[in-house]
Amino acid sequence: MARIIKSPDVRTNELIDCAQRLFFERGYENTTVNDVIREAGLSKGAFYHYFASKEALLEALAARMARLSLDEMRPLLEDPSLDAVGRLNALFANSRRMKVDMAPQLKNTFNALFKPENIVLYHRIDEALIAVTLPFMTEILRRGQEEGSLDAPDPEAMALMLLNLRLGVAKVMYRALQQAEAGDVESAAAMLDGWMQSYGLAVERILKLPEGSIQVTEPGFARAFLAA
Amino acid sequence: MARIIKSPDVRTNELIDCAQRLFFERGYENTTVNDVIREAGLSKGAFYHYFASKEALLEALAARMARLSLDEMRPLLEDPSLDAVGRLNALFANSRRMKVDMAPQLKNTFNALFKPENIVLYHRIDEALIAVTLPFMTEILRRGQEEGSLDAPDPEAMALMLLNLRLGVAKVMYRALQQAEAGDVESAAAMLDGWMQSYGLAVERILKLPEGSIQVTEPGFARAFLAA
DNA sequence: GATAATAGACCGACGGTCGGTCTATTACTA
DNA sequence: TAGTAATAGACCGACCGTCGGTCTATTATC
Repeated sequence: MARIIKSPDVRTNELIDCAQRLFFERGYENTTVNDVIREAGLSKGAFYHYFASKEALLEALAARMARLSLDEMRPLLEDPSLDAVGRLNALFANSRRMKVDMAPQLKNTFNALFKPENIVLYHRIDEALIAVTLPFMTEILRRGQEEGSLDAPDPEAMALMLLNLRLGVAKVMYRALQQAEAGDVESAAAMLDGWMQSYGLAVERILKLPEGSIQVTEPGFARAFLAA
Repeated sequence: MARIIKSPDVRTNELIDCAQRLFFERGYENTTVNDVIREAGLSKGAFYHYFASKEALLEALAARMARLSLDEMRPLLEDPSLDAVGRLNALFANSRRMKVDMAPQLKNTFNALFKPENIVLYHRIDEALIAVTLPFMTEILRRGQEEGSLDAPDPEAMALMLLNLRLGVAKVMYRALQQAEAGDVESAAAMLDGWMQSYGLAVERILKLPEGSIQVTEPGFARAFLAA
């Protein structure tokens, strides 16, 4: 094969790009290192020059996704005009906006991430995401507790619990997607809406907020997402 | 090798036994089919006569664990003298009792289950456990809602959220175990106790129960578990 | 005699290794 | 300063060991 030399930075990112596409398309287990290097156009040796193992590539992908997601939400968290509840709502609104804007890719992602054979992929990404998100969520709750706008005696524990709940939402979203793909968009949307309302309710209750102060969903969101 | 014949039932269970021991000791990925059959004393052909794949063996292990756990809690759920909150507390008490009684094995299990390389093992078992537990939990909440002893507008959603929270407890329990193993039993116990109290608080709040009505932990439990 | 159970040689795919090549940059020399 | 030697490290691809899984032959059971 022709010898092509690129800067390590470019190569690394190209490899992660390929990994992202292939892992999400076929699943982590069903993607071989040979697939990746064929796609990225470099040799086995070169690949192992950059990554110690196939797992290390996955790790790097998870880390990059976590970093991007952090960049996405950092502004919200630094905005001084918001109180804790406002920040939480901003987070939800942001994730909602992203879900509708990027529905096609995101649907793809969810579909890939929750395939039974893709647990490893999912778990690594989730882990990285939680590691990056937890400190921020904790800080929000801590300040909220300080302000008195919510009640979280142990902010870190509560934050981790909120993040663990999010997993449930993702699972249900996947189920709704499957159902919608099977043609039953309306009832899938109804289920998803109902579930997200319950999620919002749970968040409010955990933080002892008045009902209605947290907006995880908005009218028509589920349908818009599923129909996109 | 000598030809040994056993009833399919015995063989199947022996294989699952071996799988359980080996998967938990070395992890799922690090256990080969050859390891299992060497340990169980049969041939490759015999193994694949009983299980279609290595994954199928894992599935069977998860199913067996779920079945056992179900048997464990069924009596509680059929006891007519308990109301919904009583049932929840009985569940917690039961899991607490089991944790202390079987601390050595359970510690082993947790340690194995949460090793990073064991995600697949963990996930399969968790999935099977949730599948088996969710209907029961849902039924408890539904009845509680009916009795008016708790507030769960969408019992299934709430039940799933409670089960997802449990995951967080397991993770923290693992962290505490690691810390305790490193010698720092006291502070590990303190952390675990604090966390379980937060967990109980979250459960109470989600179900709109008065504070103190849910007992997930009891004084000295964390230390007893970690020191056992 | 048919079927279920067992043995174990064998296969192909896969992750990973290894010896070595090629090139761009740096250090040295005249 | 031009020319050259030395070094680093990006890159190649044949090769290896392992592992999940298959296949055929053989043995027990009904």
